[in-house]
Amino acid sequence: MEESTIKNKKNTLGEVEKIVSLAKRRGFVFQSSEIYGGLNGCWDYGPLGVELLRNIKEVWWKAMTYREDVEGLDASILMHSRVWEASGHVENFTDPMVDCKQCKARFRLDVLSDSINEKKKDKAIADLKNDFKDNTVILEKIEGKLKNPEDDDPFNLLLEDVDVGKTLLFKLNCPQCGNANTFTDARKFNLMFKTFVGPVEDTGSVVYLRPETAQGIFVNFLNVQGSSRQKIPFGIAQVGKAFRNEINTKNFLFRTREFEQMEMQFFVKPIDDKKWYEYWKQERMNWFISLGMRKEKLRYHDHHPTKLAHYAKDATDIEYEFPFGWGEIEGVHNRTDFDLARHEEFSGKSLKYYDEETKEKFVPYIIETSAGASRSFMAFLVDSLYEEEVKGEMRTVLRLHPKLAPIKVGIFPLVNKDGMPEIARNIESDLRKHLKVFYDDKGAVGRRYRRQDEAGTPYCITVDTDTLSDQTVTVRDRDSMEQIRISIDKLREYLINKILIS
RNA sequence: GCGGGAAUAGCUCAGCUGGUAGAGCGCAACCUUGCCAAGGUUGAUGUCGCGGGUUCGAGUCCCGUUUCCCGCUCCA
Repeated sequence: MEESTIKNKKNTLGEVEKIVSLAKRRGFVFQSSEIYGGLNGCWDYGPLGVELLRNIKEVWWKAMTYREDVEGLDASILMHSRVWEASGHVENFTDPMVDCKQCKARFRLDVLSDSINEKKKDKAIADLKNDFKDNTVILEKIEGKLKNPEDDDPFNLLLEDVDVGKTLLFKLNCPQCGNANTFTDARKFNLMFKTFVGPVEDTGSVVYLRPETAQGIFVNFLNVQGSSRQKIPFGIAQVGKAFRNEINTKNFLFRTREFEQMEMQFFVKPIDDKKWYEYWKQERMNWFISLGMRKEKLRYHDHHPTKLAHYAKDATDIEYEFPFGWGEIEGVHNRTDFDLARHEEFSGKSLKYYDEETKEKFVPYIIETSAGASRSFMAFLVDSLYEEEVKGEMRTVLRLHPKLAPIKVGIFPLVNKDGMPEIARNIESDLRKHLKVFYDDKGAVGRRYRRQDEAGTPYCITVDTDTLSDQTVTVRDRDSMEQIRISIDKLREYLINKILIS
């Protein structure tokens, strides 16, 4: 019994903890404000992390905008507050919460009923009907929700209803402490971060930190279209930070309050929406696979039609199987004309597109691809981490795609004498102009290889005795650990080909 | 949000029934090196997460708090 407890304690280092530990040890990710005790769910990217993150964004940017039909944009994080009224975020981006005044427990209204048994719910509903027995409109509404719950719990639908929710709530006892009549009114917890513009903190100066980059694209639709002379179908891409005041943060970089998105909004004729939705769905999945992510760890999660967000007609998540389960790393949505139509309505400005060929004027449909840069970062890190046994020793290696690897080439003199360091330094200064390289002459060469393996460096160059006579060096491959000899004057071309073009 | 666990050196952890902090790895310097993390010598680093309390005395006991992990829940 005691033995197993001790064993358990030692083995509690979960997969995520392992990643967090490696991330800190090697300088990928540190906890935010660590010396002050940390700030929940906020993380800083260290020297290797910032390279990996930049590389992910760079590869995405090239894949998405180095094509004829997509333009780039970098819109402001702060936008006119009406933008978020139009988008529906101020109204809908909320989770209703109730507190128990007695025991201080807090519940999400829509999950409260899960902890209440069926008999009590039935009785509460019967009481509720009795309360409204003289009001046929309300009664019909109650019956309607009970009969036609779609795939939600009908009890929840009633709890969230503006007319009867409050009455029903006060018929329930707190699942935590069992007391009756102790709930506060349901309060909406808005996930928007709010701040103020200018010196006066009043309601007129409220602005929000954007919860998604998409709206900056929508409101610039005609600016971009006109200035770039694009014709539909075409897209606008943007990489940037977004902020959501999540109730709980969790799972390292997976759910944080500040995160980075890589979004592209593709504007199409309404009639073509299906075609482009399918196209981008496939295209985005291929992107992850092309960067070496394991296929068996990726899947689509199509959203059930009744579970769609207020703006969407079709939606799928591209999910990665993290140590804690499947999690969304990108969403592909058909947002229809919802956003542009709403911005027309709220701004009073036309956002219609005029099609020269058909002489038609219309509000385009939008196919959105929205990838999490931070989540992708974590997925690439998790996916590339291998711990394998080599000749009885553990080898930790990040099999990152060369385009993503923070350091591209490690450069070593086999020993620190006979002119080897000088040659190695010359190679370093030549390659450094083109690639992120790392020079290391500390310790045994095997150790240096392993250090680079752990950082995900795809190639290591070693200057050895043969170099002195024939001007060749060894190039060692991270994954196979095999070496080939390359002439120093061919090195640059060889490596650039392998790393940037492959 | 609920329940559980954890927090001691850069990392992984030990530290018994309270008595002024340890190991391994890593790191740095020098020597040694001739291709896959174990050569030698020397060295640096801790207000034991933070704040209170009990005590002559707290890493250790108590309370609060912060953060992370696990499970459930949730994820427009």
